[in-house]
Amino acid sequence: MTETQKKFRRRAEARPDEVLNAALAVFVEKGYAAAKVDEVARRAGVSKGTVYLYFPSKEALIEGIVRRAVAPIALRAVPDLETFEGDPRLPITMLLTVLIQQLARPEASAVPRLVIREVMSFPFIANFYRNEVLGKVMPALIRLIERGVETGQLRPVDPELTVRSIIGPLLAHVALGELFGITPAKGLELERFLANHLDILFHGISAQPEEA
Amino acid sequence: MTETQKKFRRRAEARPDEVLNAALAVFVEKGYAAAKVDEVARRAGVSKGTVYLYFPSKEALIEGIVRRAVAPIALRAVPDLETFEGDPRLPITMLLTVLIQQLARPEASAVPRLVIREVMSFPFIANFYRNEVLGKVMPALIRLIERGVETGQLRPVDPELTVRSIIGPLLAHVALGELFGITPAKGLELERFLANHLDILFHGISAQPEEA
Amino acid sequence: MTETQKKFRRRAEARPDEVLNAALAVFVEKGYAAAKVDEVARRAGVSKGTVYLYFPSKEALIEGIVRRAVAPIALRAVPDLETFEGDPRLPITMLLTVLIQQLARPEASAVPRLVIREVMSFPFIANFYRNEVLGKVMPALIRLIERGVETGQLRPVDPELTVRSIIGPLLAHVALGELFGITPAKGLELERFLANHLDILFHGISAQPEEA
Amino acid sequence: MTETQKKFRRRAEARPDEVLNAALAVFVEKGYAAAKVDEVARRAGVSKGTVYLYFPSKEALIEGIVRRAVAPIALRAVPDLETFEGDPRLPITMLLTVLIQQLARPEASAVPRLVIREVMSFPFIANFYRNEVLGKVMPALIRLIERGVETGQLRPVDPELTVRSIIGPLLAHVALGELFGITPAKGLELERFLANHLDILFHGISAQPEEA
DNA sequence: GATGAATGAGGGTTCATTCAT
DNA sequence: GATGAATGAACCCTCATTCAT
Repeated sequence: MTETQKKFRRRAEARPDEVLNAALAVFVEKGYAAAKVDEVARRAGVSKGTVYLYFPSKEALIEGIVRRAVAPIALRAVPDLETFEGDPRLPITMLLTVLIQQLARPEASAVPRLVIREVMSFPFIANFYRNEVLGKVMPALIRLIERGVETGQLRPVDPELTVRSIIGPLLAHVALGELFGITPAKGLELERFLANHLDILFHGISAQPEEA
Repeated sequence: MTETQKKFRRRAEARPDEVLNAALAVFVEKGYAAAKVDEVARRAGVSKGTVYLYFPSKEALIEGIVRRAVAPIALRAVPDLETFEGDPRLPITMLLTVLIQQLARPEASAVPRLVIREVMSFPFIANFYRNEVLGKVMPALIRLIERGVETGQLRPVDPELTVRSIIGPLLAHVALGELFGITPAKGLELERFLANHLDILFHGISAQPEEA
Repeated sequence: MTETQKKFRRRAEARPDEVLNAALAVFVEKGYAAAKVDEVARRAGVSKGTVYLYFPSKEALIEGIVRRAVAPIALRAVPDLETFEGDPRLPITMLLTVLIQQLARPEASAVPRLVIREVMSFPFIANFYRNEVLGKVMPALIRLIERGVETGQLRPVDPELTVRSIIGPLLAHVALGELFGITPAKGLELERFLANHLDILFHGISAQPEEA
Repeated sequence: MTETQKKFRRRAEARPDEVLNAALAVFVEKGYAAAKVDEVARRAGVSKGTVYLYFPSKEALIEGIVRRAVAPIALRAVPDLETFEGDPRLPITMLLTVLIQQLARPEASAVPRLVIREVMSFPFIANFYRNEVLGKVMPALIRLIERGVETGQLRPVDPELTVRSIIGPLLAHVALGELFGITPAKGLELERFLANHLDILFHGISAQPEEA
């Protein structure tokens, strides 16, 4: 097999992935319904027929996108969250740090944005995300908080509900910026936001120091 | 003018509103692009032609919906937020209580949901919401926090960023429930969620008693 | 009956005529198919319903226009043409003079233009114009030429075909100006055109002086 | 390349032309506004979608028709008219002979008929025809007459206006026949008409023979 | 495998016509 | 008589999907 052949083979194998990348870009930009298969093909550098060679329908594209992203960065943190033994504030800090870094990268945040945008139209997405992503990250987080409460490091908060207090401000920050173009004035927003959020969060959930 | 005439006149005057109600329902259910004007008309109990009698295009429907909702419940709270003098935690509690009650009512939460869903496709919506809603509520909240920090009732948090800690958990709670069907197990969710959120938030932002 | 009442009555009686005037204007401007009944009503200063009060359909409007114009200026010339005894060049000059004056007035030329424009779409128009207008003017002209040939004032031309040489240049002049905006450079076009046309025409059809 | 492939390729390349042919037929028959794209497609033997594959809109069809006919038979005569040196009556005879032969063929006269019919609704047509057809044929004719006057072969007529006397009778003949179904009784109309027209025209514009 | 010409169902929009007032 | 809100059939155009090459 010559080099050329190998390159071609490699390309051929990468085709579905390239199509999904193009579809993701178009769907995020225009919304699924307004996106055209023609444009997906054009951006993927293939013909319209080729898209249908790999995916049976336009809907299969969005399903493929969501499935392929099954293991987002966040998921890799699950084992860490599950097995962590010490102060729960440390993994929470790490999780939020990773999340916010990812959300700052358009390629990485594209799938979550697509999911939020189209989840109402595709029950499959809600099920899949609930089962594969949220259903795994959230229980890990909940158990982390439970352990924190049990060990007395955290005040007796409701672990299930407290998850919302951990990720919610991040969600609000991203939504304000991405959807409405509302960003804080001073710059360095991400770091400053994260510091302020964690400051409030940890003051809010940490048990009082004994001497207080 | 007879009773009959009055009734008909009344109906005629209410038409645009009825059409917008129907459009809102369909848009929230299917998304703007997938919604059919035919179905909007059917739900409004009129013919397709009547929709175009009052609105020049399908896009004008979504614009009409957003404009009509200019004065959402939240906005009415702005004056209260602006003029409030005492402990800032009281108006924050009231605001979140009102918000969460509204979001629990599908009719009241439909517009915000539509806005979030379609804001990327209609720059007009982002501008309008930024100018008319967020641009008014957020500054009021920010000043409230600023005053709390100045009077020493709150710790020296960043007011602009802290807004995200106040509304974010609410956003996360609604998103998890509405988009992914993820609700806490025990029931009474809204009250319990709000209590947990305020508990953490106020522990997080209040100045320590002994320092105060 | 008061003056006011009389005036109103007069107006009411004039309604159909005003509607036809409006319809004529709109039809000439946009073409029948692209004209909207709404605009006809607006220009007539009545409601759309009123148009249908006097005319059963949009097509009835064009029929009404053509019928009302049955007695165009040209027709009034027919008796003169029929009974004229002397040199045929005189009535031809008069006919063309009247025609060209009328065609220069937009109100007067509107019906002929509408007829030419829509005659292919409405067989009724072709029949009606052939029977009521052309069928009367042309035979009169033909007989005039016949008499001229018989009396030796005109060369032995074919009367039926010579009609085309009389009115054709006028048609071409109007078409070039109205349809394509092509007008001769020097101004005074109508008079100069008519003079040139008659000069050529009469040199073309008159018997040679010495022969006569 | 096999025969089959060639045939298909040929067909594919001919598609736009076939669509324009069908559109021309339908437009001439019904008028642009009343013509349906569906019927154009049906007559072209393709689906509605295919029409839009080659032409972006219904209006583009009429533009395509007019552009394609840029080089009508008449235009090919322009060089001859321009360079002709001898008796101007010869090229005029030839031009009118060619024109009348073309106008007698429905396929050849379809575009001029469409142009006359729709020129008021599509300013583009007026501009295009003025620039590309009339703007070239008429000056050539005018110069021909000018030269005839200068050489003394023609009487001192106005060249610009005399053009109307040359083509006008032809226009009238066609209009009477095509639009109103009015044809001379005896048959052989075209030849007889042309003979009569030229007889009158040349008597009308020729300088008197010396002996007369 | 890859292409892109062709399809045709479906949706947004228009507008002649009707009819309750 | 007069109105104009309401209707709905019909039209232009789009685009997901197919299939001959």
